[in-house]
Amino acid sequence: MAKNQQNTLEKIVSLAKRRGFIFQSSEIYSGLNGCWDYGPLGVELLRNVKDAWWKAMTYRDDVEGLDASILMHPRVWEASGHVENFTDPMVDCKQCKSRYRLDVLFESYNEKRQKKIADAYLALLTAAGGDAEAFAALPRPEQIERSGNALVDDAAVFTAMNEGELLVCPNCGGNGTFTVPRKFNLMFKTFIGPVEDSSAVVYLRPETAQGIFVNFANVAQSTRQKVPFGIAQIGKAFRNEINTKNFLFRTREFEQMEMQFFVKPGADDEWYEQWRALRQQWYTDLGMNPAKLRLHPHAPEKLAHYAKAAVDIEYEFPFGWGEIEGIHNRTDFDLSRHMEYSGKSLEYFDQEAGEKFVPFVIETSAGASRSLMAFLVDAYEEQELEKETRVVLHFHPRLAPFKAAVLPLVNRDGMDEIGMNLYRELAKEFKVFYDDSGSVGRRYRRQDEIGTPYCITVDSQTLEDQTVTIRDRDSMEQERVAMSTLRAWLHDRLGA
RNA sequence: GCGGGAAUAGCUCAGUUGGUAGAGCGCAACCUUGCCAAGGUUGAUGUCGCGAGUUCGAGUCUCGUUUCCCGCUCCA
Repeated sequence: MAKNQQNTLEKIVSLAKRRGFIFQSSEIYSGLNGCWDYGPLGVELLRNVKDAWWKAMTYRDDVEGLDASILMHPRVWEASGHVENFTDPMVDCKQCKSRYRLDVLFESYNEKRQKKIADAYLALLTAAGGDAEAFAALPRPEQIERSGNALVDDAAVFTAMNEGELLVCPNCGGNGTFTVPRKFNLMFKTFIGPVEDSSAVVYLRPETAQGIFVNFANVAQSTRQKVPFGIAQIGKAFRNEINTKNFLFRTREFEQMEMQFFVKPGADDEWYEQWRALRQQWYTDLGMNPAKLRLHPHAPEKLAHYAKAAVDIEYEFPFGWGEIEGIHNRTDFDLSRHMEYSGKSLEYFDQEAGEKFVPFVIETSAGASRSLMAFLVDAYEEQELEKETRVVLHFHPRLAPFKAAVLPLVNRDGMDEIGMNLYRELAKEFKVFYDDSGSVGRRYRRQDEIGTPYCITVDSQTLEDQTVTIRDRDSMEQERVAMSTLRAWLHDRLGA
């Protein structure tokens, strides 16, 4: 290929820009890595995705809504484990330029290797002499698991191990070729107030969940909810990822749609399963192709520090399978930790059973931008017609940015005026589009390309009997409907 | 962060050994037509991603940089 042949994702990115769904952030300044803006159509789509989620999750008697602050007390992130665990020590192989998370490097060794490291480590301890006490406080290498960073925090120990050629690059087999470990904390830091000292440090929340946990007692008391019940929230979260990638899929600023469901310990497995099923169905109810969805359960040894069980709902993007939502059994980890760190009781008293307990939490955590991208990719179709390619976005009517377009067939005999009046009438309730420029075929194409489900044409018959033609985007079938019943007609198809 | 590719109008792309910037589509106005793009006339839009360098002269050559895509790596 002489020039870059566009792949599917690039075509969608291109369409998204051309029609005003997604723009690169700060584009006139050459863009900002991994940051995107929602244009006029994109913001409608995003709002519709979030509205659909909000209705599905909170329009029920056992889930309450919440919108917590992005900035929270720094202790929240100590309690949550993010200060401790959201930090990855990384090393680079100077020989082949490969980068590794250090604990992964350790994990990759077999037992024999680990034993060798442990022996060398013990030798270092002995050699340390007077500092033995300090060294003894460090974890043993064999104890290093996901978050055991203390050992490598000590530059001297790491250097000794590296130079002793105890660290081997899995890629090139290089010995002692590593740079000193550097830490990457994935939380964005900023300062409260004008003075930038350490006592003023706060973080941009890396997840919305903690805003829910710290408000658990407030919500329970103010709403008189009884366990089991949930709290739902939509909001921005920030992670200073090493890389961004794949359009909206991996970005540093993103929006989460999260619901934490508080249950009695013992009832957690059942609720976990129930919410997984409900969440999976949500996507297909909104028209997503079930063949493009799958479940990816986390292996027990890969679970995050807070989780007892976890499963991802994945969508098959042009670049492969990617997580769009996670369902987790977070146990009583979060509430217990907040009790410990805040000194406040977050126990729940079950009046009926006469017992007190810390609720378990079932979390459903969906990415708003990722869901939007999945809906966009899933809706995209190129239809090869005789003379052209028709690009259609098959959005579910509830997600479509525009619900209908009003197209007067010709601009004469007052048809355009009737069309404009009809547009105004419908626009009181629905996001609709009016277009009287160009041939009607071209106007249909414009609407197909942005996923408008219904095109309404005003023609000479309208002048006689006050009916219009509605053309369905997917079936291409036409139906004659009285103008006076149009609002009800649209209501029927848009659902609750 | 590593490796590869790319960046020229809103979009897709041409642009010769270095010599004043092009097409199609789209967009806007007017005319015409009228149920599935491509009728006529006219018009607007570019610091050739950005910054240096070489040169009399750079879209073109060199270096740096930014952004996107692909493959690794990473994704408590």
